[in-house]
Amino acid sequence: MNSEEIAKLAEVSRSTVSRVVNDYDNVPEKTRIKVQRIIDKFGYTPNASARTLAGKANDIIGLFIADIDITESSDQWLGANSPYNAELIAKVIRSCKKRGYTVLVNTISSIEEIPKMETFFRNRLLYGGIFIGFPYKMKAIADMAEKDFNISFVDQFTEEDDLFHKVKTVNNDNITGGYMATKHLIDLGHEKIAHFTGDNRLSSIEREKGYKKALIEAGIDVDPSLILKGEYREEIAYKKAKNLLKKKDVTAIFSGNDIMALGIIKAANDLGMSIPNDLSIVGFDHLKYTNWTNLGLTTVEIPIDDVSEKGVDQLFNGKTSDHRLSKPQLIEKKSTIKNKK
Amino acid sequence: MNSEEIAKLAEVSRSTVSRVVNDYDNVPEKTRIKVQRIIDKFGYTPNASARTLAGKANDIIGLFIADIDITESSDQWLGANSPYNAELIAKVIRSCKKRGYTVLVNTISSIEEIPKMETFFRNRLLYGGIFIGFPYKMKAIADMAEKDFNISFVDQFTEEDDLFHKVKTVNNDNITGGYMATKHLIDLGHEKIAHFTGDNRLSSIEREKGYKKALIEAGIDVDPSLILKGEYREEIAYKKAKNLLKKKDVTAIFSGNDIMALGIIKAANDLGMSIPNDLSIVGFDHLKYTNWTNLGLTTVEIPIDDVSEKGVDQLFNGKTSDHRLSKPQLIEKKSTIKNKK
DNA sequence: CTGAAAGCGCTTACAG
DNA sequence: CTGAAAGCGCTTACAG
Repeated sequence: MNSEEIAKLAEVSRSTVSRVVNDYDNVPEKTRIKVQRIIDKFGYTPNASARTLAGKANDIIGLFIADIDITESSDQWLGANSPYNAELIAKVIRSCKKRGYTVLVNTISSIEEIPKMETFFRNRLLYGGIFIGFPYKMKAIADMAEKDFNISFVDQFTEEDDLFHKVKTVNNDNITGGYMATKHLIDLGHEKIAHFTGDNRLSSIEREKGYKKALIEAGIDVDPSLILKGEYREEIAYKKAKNLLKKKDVTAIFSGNDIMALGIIKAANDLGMSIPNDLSIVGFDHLKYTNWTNLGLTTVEIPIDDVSEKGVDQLFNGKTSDHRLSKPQLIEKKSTIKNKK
Repeated sequence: MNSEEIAKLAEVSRSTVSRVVNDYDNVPEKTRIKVQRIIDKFGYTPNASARTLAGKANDIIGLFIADIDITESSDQWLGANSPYNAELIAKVIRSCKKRGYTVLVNTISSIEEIPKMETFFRNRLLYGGIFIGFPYKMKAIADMAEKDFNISFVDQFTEEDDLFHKVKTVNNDNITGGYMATKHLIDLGHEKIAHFTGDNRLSSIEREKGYKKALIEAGIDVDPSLILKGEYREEIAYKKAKNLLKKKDVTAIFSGNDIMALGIIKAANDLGMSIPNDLSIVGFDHLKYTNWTNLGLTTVEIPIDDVSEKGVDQLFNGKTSDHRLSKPQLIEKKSTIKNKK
């Protein structure tokens, strides 16, 4: 069943069928109804490839997720396989589905793959795309951003970047998030607060900024030896935490994400320390799966639904530059306690 | 850059360019190299929509995942959001990527959506599709299966079904899985073994069959009051387990999936029982995320990588009927113990 | 308001 | 082995 057959049955031209399908307004109500009735009766759906070739975009949103080789994240939690990304994919799918769109998921595992993604946009295979998880200030991403494709960049550009005002962005307020986590510990009387950073992504850089901001505001000196690169990975955090806890007298740790927090907790337990009595710890992300641990990790929540919804939503916004901010929230559970020392 | 420009530069016709792109063998080596060189030089990629319209399929695999309204699964763990499906999506993406294909993820939340998926195949938007998580013997799925599309059905058809020999299937050996879980408990001396079933999916039906088989083989009567519908959901299992453990004197439980096992454990803990001393429990799935609980749940592993790889792989197999079986494996941890009663 | 026709960029019989 | 041409099924100026 194609537009020609519909046209014949409705006794109009294919042009008119096309106008009805695309909801153009230069079709009188009477004609529209007549044609629509035939379309419904035969369950006609226009051929997507033909539409695309003729100039329309598909009802498909591309989701582009950075994978291991780029971010140096853990082998275990890479790409679509990380719990954060798994939740994100699900949410993006839901947001798209609401609008009648489906999601094409692409994991990017080497820098060379990025420019290849251009054809998706150039050939209108995608209505738009969402990029997430790429290192900050990466050239290949900047090149992409300059191309005027319909793309939403998540946690990729800040106001300080030249390209910011040329692109669509969704940012978590990670500075505030890092600040909240650290402030919470300071309020509990902690002063020797270590911080495990993530990798080369903006989120990591900003969480660290928030950490420093809170310390400085409270008049506590920032001690570089208490800032450790955890790469957002559980095992790395585990090893470094073990080392740290043996040597330094920290009473609290702000971990850049929940996964590292699990590693840190394991290290503390191995050293005979109990959480929160011997060590207070705050995570970041509020992964749903951490609820399964019975420890009750205090953490800063990132509203993944909100990020996804904003990212999808802004693709439907006509403006070439559009900026949205998601607000983090401190989720107090049981892994932090008043400093007793 | 389109095929015409490439043709001009290579001093051949568009036909020849097309033949080179599609790797046809009626092109002399010399011509092939000449054309390929131009293609590489300008990074030419054929327009996907044009190819599709002209008769080729896209390099896209569709993943069709049953969502809540159909399976009556939990609101919390629905569709792409369930940990099992999240892992699956990631694995399918990886298997496809290896072959140069990307994945279009579709969550199906009502039966009416299923026949609509036909256009994806009819218009060759997809090279093939994988269906997973749908209820057993569902009419809409059977209709789909009869259409000769390139589809892999996971845990959807058994040899007893008429359509089995017309379709491509990947099945977990869930009967054996259920048998292994139950046999393990029997070997530990348990006799009063309850079973929490899933929902209306084949996996649930088969795991229950395996449970019964092990009991019968050991000469233990199957007690219907010890078989409870948990719907694969944590909360339902939690409630029913609480009820069950108050009334019945069971010493062990085989839970149809890991998520229900978490609910059952919570119920047992609420009643002051400790695992495994007061109650042995075996789950099913071996979800990676359950490693985060410190309880060490003994479970039956489903090799999600293997299922995904087989499903993707069989789409590239020319035969219209192709069948693969994935083998489950008992993962012994710390949630089971010898029966002391 | 509406239709005939060109065009999107490929693939593939067909003819040579 | 190779090219000219038809055709895939739409959309969209264009003309009326």
